[in-house]
Amino acid sequence: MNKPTFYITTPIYYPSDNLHIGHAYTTVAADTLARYHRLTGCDVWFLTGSDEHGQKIERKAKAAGVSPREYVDGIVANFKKLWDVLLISYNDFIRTTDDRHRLTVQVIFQKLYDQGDIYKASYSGWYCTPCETFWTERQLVEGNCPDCGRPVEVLAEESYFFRLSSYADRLLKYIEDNPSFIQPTSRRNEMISFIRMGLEDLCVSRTTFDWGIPVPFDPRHVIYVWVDALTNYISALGYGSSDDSLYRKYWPADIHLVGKDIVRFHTIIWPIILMACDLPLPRQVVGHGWLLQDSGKMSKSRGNVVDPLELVEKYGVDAVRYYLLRELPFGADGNYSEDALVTRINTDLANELGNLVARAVAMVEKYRQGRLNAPGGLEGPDRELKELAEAAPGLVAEQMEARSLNGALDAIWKLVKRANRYVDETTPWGLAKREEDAQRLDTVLYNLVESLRFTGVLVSPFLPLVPPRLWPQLGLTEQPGLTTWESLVWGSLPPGTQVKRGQALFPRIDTDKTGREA
RNA sequence: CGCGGGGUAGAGCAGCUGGUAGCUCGUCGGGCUCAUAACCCGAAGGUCGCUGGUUCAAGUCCAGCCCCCGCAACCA
Repeated sequence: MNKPTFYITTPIYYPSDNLHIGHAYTTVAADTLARYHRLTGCDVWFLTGSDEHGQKIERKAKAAGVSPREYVDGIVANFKKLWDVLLISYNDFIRTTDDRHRLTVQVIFQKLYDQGDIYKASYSGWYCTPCETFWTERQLVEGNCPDCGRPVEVLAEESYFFRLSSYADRLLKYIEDNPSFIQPTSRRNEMISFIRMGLEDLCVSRTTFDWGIPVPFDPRHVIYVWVDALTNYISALGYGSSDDSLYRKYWPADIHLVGKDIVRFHTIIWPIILMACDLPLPRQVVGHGWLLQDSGKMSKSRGNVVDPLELVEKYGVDAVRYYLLRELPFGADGNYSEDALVTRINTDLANELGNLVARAVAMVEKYRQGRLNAPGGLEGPDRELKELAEAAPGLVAEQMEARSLNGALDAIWKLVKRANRYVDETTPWGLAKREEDAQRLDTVLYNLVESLRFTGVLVSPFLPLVPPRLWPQLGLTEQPGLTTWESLVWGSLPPGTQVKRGQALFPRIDTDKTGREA
């Protein structure tokens, strides 16, 4: 039995500081896609990691009085802690300081050099001597160094260049021939226009600092961080090493999920590196939007950074995951506010889903001692509920295929809302009063719980803590066969199933108490 | 004239090929009582950025203008 493979990656994050809610979004989204594909039968490989080289790290470490390695070790530990807290189900964590990574990067750099795609030339740019940094013209602030404000001078140094220019036409054709390669379309258009303006060869080595991977044939130079970083997607699979079985199994990646700010690196530099190495290109690069606050990007300097760890502590993992996934529409920016988060949790999770479970289970206990009896014939509302439930997996699949996680949640919540309405339409409490309606009551309760079973399965990639808390209430803990994607066939729930009330799935957040103490 | 996206009820958003302007939250009113003061139903609330044009008919097409936001590489 060969399952189809599915390889998904997040960017490797830069450990100059701890992560914020935006990084959490990317990783939670990738995790949800990974979990969804596992659920639907794929052999998934999910990679995340850290991009640890570069001048900024070297400086931060110096300022902290520790070695770069010591500095990043501390922050990377925080990364992993955050991923644990958010229940990120990654298969591997690559660090660009890993030996396995350095090996692959050097193999590739050497190969590109040997075949003439990397050549030595002179790089000239605006250089700030005190800061030991080159700047582009755009980066300069009134002609001065953007860091220290002092004047810059034109300086030339010997560097290695990568022949991006000679692959521009091939890349453009590839992008044009493969409309789904870059998503969303707006990003794709940006990249097409960027390439059409002409690609210049890229300077891929640095001599102004040491914290990086040495150029194998000229160790005075370190390899440009983006060439270093992008290679993680295959170094983690063992490409170029003595054991490249993972590479052979999973490459090319199905999705590189990235923020919109780094789409360019992933859709121009990376594909060209791969083309030059004669390797297959990733199937898709998805550039998601940002969570904006006060219509601006979150950043340290604006003082509006939101710490995801604090949020999780305050509201719970599933609540934070839900909010992130629901609030960012595919391909566009979303707005972050803690008020909106609380509202979202209270209405969608507590009122609609959590309360639905509570009322359904409570009625089965109250009217049938917790036992579900076989349903009878279906009436109008029954059919509507059933049809909606049966359609839901397909709708979710469609949205996931389009990488629209919020769309998928929307589809699931249509079912949740329908089930709540179903209760009001069928009034089980009324049926319970009349002996002649006993069969009807059985039918209604059965359908209700069956719709919850569907909901629980569908929601599991998004909210990993729901299944372990929902299945015991629905009496499905010992029935793993009834909580799989394949089990989503209406009527699979066996009569005689015992439900049992448990704790509220999502307790309401008291807005008075939560208030504004922060 | 660099390329692209957007300006729609208090807030956040849908509105593809033109024909009574929708959704979520919030507000107001009603219903129900199984439930986490939850659920269900209904109502109020919009000159659809501005100005012209095409059309029997335009958020929806065309032109011009105003505002906001991305991209414009070698910091990551």
